Amino acid sequence: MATLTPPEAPPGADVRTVDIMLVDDHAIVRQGLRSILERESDLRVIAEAASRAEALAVVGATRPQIVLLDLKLSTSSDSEGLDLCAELSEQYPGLGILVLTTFLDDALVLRAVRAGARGYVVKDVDTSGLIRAIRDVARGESAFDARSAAAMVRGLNTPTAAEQKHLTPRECEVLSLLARGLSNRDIGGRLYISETTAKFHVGNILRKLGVTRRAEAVYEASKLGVI
Amino acid sequence: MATLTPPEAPPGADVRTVDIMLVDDHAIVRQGLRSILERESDLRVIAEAASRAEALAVVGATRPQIVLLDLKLSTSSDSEGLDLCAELSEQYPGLGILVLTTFLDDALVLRAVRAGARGYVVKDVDTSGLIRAIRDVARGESAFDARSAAAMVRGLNTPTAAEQKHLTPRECEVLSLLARGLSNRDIGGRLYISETTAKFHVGNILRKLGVTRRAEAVYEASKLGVI
DNA sequence: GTCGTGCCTGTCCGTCCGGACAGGGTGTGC
DNA sequence: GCACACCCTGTCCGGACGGACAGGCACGAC
Repeated sequence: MATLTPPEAPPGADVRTVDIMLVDDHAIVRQGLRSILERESDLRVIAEAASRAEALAVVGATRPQIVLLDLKLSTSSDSEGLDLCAELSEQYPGLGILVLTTFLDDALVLRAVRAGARGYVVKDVDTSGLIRAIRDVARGESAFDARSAAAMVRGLNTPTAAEQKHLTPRECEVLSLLARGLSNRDIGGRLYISETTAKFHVGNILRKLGVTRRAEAVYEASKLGVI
Repeated sequence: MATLTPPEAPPGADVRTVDIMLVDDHAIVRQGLRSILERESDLRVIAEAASRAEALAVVGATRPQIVLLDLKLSTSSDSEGLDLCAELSEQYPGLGILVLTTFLDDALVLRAVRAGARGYVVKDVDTSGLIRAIRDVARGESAFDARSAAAMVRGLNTPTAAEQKHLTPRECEVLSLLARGLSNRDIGGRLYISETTAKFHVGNILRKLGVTRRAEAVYEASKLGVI
């Protein structure tokens, strides 16, 4: 077992010490991570943040090398974590962002990488895996656990629901309105096209989705996540 | 700060020592919790489990006083955590189940309590709050952080979507079929009633939901969680 | 240019749907 | 008994819908 590091590393610490910031809205999770990471002599948790705004402020003040970011989701705002990821990587290009999250979603891994994340680790990882990932990212490399890497590959190769059904962009627009219960007339009005055209698109959508009634299409759309 | 306890408490330890089992599918979260809890001299993490099956087996072998249970959800199986909670509280009536989870859902707190949980703490709690909750549950009391308690009260007073809309049981049945895109004829066939009657119910549903088209009703139903 | 694709518009027709009638039956509670 | 809620059934009608015609326009690929 590694020896415990003191809460404050002495001045003149090893230049290879990695300064880490934790971003997670759950205090207990931050505590747990801090407790784990501080057992490693070369890792130092120098800051924490619980929200997007706090993270942006604190990262500027403390300048960590690594941000350990929980993408959480499933709470109120869908893409807060992704937004933060994008903002951080834009404002601090050298910053190593390592996503540590609960969710392993094929598309999410991709979106995180596109938002500037240099690593993606599911919380299901063990301590050594996490620490290895942190050191990798600190060295400028990327770090993905096996399942995240696989998910990324799948995400790249898995077409979206719309693509799977070969829906055209216009049809996607119509579907999203259709899925909200709008009538053909309403859809036409909303898209500045005639009711006939709306009907034309709806017909194509029904055919492509393999259903015959619009209510059924709404149900399919809700399953496909179009709503 | 409390002193660190050795990994194995010596025989003849304080009888008031609380033996804890951690149930969370994320190894890193378990590690973090263990690390936090073992700073307290009266708390001892004697077991961990990552799944429902493992938890049931391990709790029988190790007989902890407290199970710290992550209800997680949002993963594959919806009610695995709740099921486990119910099974544990039925098989081991004296066991103190403290739910420690990411989600604060009004209905979920209630369901957890009905499933036998003696406490509910959101992971957003700080260390002292969690430890206090564990000690409370170990003493046979219940433990809810302020927001969970409030959520429980709300959950008790918030009627379900169907109740809010004053839908009759039969209308709920019809709505669930309607929401799957079935036609009046299909609904009638499925419920062994005439198409006319299905239409009658659908009409009442539309009126009660305040919509005029069934596709709109499907959309509302998907928002209300009827699907 | 030709072809294919996406997008827009129209007509016709049969069906389904939604709304409004008008009943009958059951069970519960007062 | 009576009122009430819930459930079932039917008819009528106008409008919405779904399917199948038949066209037009713009754009990029070959």
